[in-house]
Amino acid sequence: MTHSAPPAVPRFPVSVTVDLVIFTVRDDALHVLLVERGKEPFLGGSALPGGYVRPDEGLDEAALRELREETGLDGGRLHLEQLRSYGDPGRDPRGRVITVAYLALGPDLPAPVAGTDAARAFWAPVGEALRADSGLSFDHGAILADAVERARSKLEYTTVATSFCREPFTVSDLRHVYEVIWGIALDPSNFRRKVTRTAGFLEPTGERRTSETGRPAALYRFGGAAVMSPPLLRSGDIAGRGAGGGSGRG
Amino acid sequence: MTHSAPPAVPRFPVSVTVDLVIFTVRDDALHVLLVERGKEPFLGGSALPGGYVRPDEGLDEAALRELREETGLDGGRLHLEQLRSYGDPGRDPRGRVITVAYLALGPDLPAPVAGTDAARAFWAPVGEALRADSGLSFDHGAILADAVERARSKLEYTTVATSFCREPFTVSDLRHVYEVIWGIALDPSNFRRKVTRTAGFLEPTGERRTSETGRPAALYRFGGAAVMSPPLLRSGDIAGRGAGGGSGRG
DNA sequence: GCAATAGTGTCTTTGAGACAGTATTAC
DNA sequence: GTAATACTGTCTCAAAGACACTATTGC
Repeated sequence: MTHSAPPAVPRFPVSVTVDLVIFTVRDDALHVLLVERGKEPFLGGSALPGGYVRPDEGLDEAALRELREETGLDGGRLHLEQLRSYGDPGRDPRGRVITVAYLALGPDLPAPVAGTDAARAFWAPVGEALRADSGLSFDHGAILADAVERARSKLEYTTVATSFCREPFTVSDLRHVYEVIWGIALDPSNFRRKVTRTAGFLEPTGERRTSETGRPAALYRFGGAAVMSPPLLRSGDIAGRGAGGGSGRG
Repeated sequence: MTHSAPPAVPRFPVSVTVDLVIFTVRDDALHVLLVERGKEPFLGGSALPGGYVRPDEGLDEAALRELREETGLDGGRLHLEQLRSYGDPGRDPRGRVITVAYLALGPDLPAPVAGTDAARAFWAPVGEALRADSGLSFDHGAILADAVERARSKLEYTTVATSFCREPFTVSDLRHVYEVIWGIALDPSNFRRKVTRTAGFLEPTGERRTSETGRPAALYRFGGAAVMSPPLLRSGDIAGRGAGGGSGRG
């Protein structure tokens, strides 16, 4: 469309969809929202939630609408960003379909909402979803893999990890997000130093949260800053240590 | 299209295009390849090169083809990556057009090739192209702005800056790329230390290049590593210093 | 010699890694 | 008291910032 028409072929049958990779941290694993397909192709298989972009809506708008339909959430409370587009001919057996994938991050969300299209939606640990034998439909396995890598690297240089925490949250809650998504244990002491001293990352509420055991932890809200510089690098992990890693020893 | 059909609207007239943001460093500025539009809408205006995706080709494939058509280059020598997709209704007055934007980086390229569709292509400094009054057609101003930001941040944590240098190149050539794209002066000494000690960034050829003035500089090839960790941060600039910044003083 | 660019060395500062040690809760 | 988690402090090391200084060219 930009310059004088290239050799013919202005228009042919194409559909444009948005697909959502919705991540949350539950228990001790990163989970993704999947739907069970109710029709061919891949009937009964698992896939990312998504749907057609409508004639009158933008891509971000379509993604927000799908998010609302699938999770019942108003999107304002979640982080939502475009991941990338996938459009290999043959990625959908029914014809040429270009999909724009979005990445959504949110705190442990209510189980998929009934009364919507997503009645057959469920949370799956990404590890399982990525295993070849559980094979996602279409090219959704590749999309999911790209989304995982995007999420992992965004934790390094941005503050999006807070999107996984319901406010108010503790430093340990936040560290747990990093540990689950990176799959490594972080030193609690150094992690605390980094996140509390990064301007705009955390904002103390002044409250504390008491749990069954241990000293009550200070509570924080997200502080509004988008990026962390210098970043919190993955390379900075601890080789041999359990995820709960205590500090003292003497 | 992933789950049971959402409320109607499976298919409506859409076109899918790829648009290219092709960057190069010429003289002392980042330049982008633009084309003068030969037809309505925006006849006579400037736009990013691009074209329709064909029924039988993937998105990356379409981008590579357009790149070849516009620059006469085989893409194998350039860095090419998907930037993001743009699909607001109304972004093209002729109808619904989704475009997948790609970012291409290359060494100072031969002036746009004749004999192709791109006869009216030309290099423009991005500063000028972004100015509101020179207004690019469609939403290409926004796409270009996103591309600049992507390029700037990729210099921090990857080795793509080498894509702007024709091999073999000197450390100063590479530093010049950073300085032009970030718009700041870097300390020659510290820059050298960083790039020469980052494993896989530079590979010495053993040769030197003599110029009109000064000591001949050692020549390097790209070393194959994709990322730099820790990154070379933009924040690490020098407040008041000219771009040529000499070292000695006594 | 001078101007200009390439390259080395080194002191200082920042921040991360690796802990030891203290604080506050439930039991 | 013990177990458990929260938090503080500090020593060390890696790497960046800020230079001074030396090297090699053309003139």
